[in-house]
Amino acid sequence: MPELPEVETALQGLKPALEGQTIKQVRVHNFNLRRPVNSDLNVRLSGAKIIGLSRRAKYLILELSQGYLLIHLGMSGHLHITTEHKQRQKHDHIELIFTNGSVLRYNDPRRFGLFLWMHTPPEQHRLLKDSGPEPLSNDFNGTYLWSQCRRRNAPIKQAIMNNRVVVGVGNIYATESLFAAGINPNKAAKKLTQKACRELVDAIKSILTLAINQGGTTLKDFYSSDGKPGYFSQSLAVYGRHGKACYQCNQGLITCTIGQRNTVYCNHCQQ
DNA sequence: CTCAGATCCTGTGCGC
DNA sequence: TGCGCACAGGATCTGA
Repeated sequence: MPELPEVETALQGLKPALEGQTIKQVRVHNFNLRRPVNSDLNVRLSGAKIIGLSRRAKYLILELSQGYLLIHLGMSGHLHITTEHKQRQKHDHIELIFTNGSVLRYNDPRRFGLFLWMHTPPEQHRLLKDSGPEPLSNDFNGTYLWSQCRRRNAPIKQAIMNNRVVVGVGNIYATESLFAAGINPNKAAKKLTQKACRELVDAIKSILTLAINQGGTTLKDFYSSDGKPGYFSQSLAVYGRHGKACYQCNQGLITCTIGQRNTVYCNHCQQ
């Protein structure tokens, strides 16, 4: 379940392997992702050169000599560099075959991901144009979050998981950040003080940064081998620990559902 | 504009 | 041991 740190790690790992490559052929084995893969992907991409890789929210953007590829890993997506003679695995839905014999394979068991070709920059695409600021940018700060929270009656957890407010904060990191900031995830967003917003922003930034750094070490070789992502699980204070003792006060951690997502928190430490 | 709820999909892990 | 089922999750879409 790639969260932003995993996507960032994927980006760093893939960049040197992909930039400058020329696509010889594209094979699509299953077009049914979150949205249908372009039916003419092979025609569009054959002969195209990969100019650059970047990330916006949890999307990877490949700038090509002919248009752009917008890739989202959804819940269960992986990008994997291998060679042509290596046998295709179950759920390897898309293969980009390069002129030097290497292959990029997109594997996604649950097919919540996205693999879209477009001829204009994806940042302007409707999937991205209304996205909020990057969580690690200066645009995401306490003043901004407070302004976004003021009119919202929904729980604060839903606000920070809303991609129009801020991108890249998924369930795990929202849960962890709220614990770190000592804020009850059920609290109405509009009830947060400016100070609380500032502390929440700080918590989100430091937890994401830590996870990216750890991901960088744990996942270093992942995209060129068969390792398993071990995102940061040793560092989780509340996520997946419901019923267990809070590390701060020893009380049992509570679980509830917010916005159809499982949430864990400490009723004593998070007000 | 805000927000609740449905939806897509398959691997995992539980109870029986 | 095996079957059935609930669950997990990101993001979009619909309808109120």
